[in-house]
Amino acid sequence: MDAMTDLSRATESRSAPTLPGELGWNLGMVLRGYQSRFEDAVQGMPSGVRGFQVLSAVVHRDPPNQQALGAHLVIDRTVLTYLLDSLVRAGVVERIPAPTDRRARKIVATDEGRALLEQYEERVAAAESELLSGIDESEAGTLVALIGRLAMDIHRAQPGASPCEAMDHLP
Amino acid sequence: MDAMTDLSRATESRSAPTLPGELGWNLGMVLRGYQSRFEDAVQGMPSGVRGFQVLSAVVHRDPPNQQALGAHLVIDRTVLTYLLDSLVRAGVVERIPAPTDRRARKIVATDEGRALLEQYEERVAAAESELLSGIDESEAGTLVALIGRLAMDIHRAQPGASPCEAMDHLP
DNA sequence: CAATAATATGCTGTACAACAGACTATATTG
DNA sequence: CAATATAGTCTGTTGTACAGCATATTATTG
Repeated sequence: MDAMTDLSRATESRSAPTLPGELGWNLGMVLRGYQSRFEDAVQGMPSGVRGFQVLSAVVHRDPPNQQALGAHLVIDRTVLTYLLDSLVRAGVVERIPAPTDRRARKIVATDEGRALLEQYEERVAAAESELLSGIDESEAGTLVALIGRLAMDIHRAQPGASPCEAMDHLP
Repeated sequence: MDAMTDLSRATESRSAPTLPGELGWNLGMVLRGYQSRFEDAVQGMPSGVRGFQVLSAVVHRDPPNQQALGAHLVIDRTVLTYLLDSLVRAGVVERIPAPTDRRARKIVATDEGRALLEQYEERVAAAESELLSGIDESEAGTLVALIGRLAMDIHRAQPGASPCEAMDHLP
């Protein structure tokens, strides 16, 4: 199993002294790389990256209302309103009254929306694997798995998931 | 070496089917978790997270001018201008004329700035390790190393995003 | 059942950050 | 010296997050 070799190499290269804040720099770099590839991949999708994410969540997670949808993607409700407006205009989703609660709207994908999603999912998957193409395949698998685990851990630890309550001004 | 066990477990848990775009969701979750902890950690630092990053880069990387500094942190020059204004007002850095090029300004930390940075670096380091506290220590090490590798790879592959070849000698 | 609170969504206004473009001062090059 | 490039600053525009209020519906309570 040469995975161990990869791990050893990875752990080794970590032996270089790490600055506080360097993890953030690396995360930012990775996220920027991801976003730029993602943006290219969803070129033409209504509302771009956000549109894809919303459509994907609607199709694959079937949230009961807008609030649940927004909470999952950490999108503010007022932002989700005009995001959905745009997707409805594009004909990929519909707002229908929620069956159990007439205050709420259930978001369902149209057939067009499903077809569009399938089409773009291939491109997004390609973009994701291209992002990881610079490191070994087994390392990439490990990385993706560990990021997933950490994300789950953070997700579990965040009760309200309201991430921007600390917008402080300078003195 | 039980590191191999960790890797196996990680790779295993990946066997669950992954949606296109899920990597992005996970990355977003991790980055949000990081940022919220980071923001708490730099509470009181002038200009918050950005201020810390700028001060850290000034002290540890000694960029020759504002352009190099901004390129490293991927901060727009116009944004860096008022960010530095704020840091200068706070007395943590100074703008001095660059010795080799009188068009440019060299940013140097004051003694106060260095002291402040040291103080906050402890808090940031604690925040970073707290972020990773939910997963095994060896896994965290692997994750940090792999993110670093991937970040380096993306950094190398990006021609326009950070044109700081003048100072490309990082670990 | 009436009254009140809570919830889901929509709408409006504000604040801040990103970005493009103009401008000044200096460098470099032919 | 003239022409062009670069470093930094300043200004104006745009996009987006968020708070606050409004409306419709549901839940709760007396």
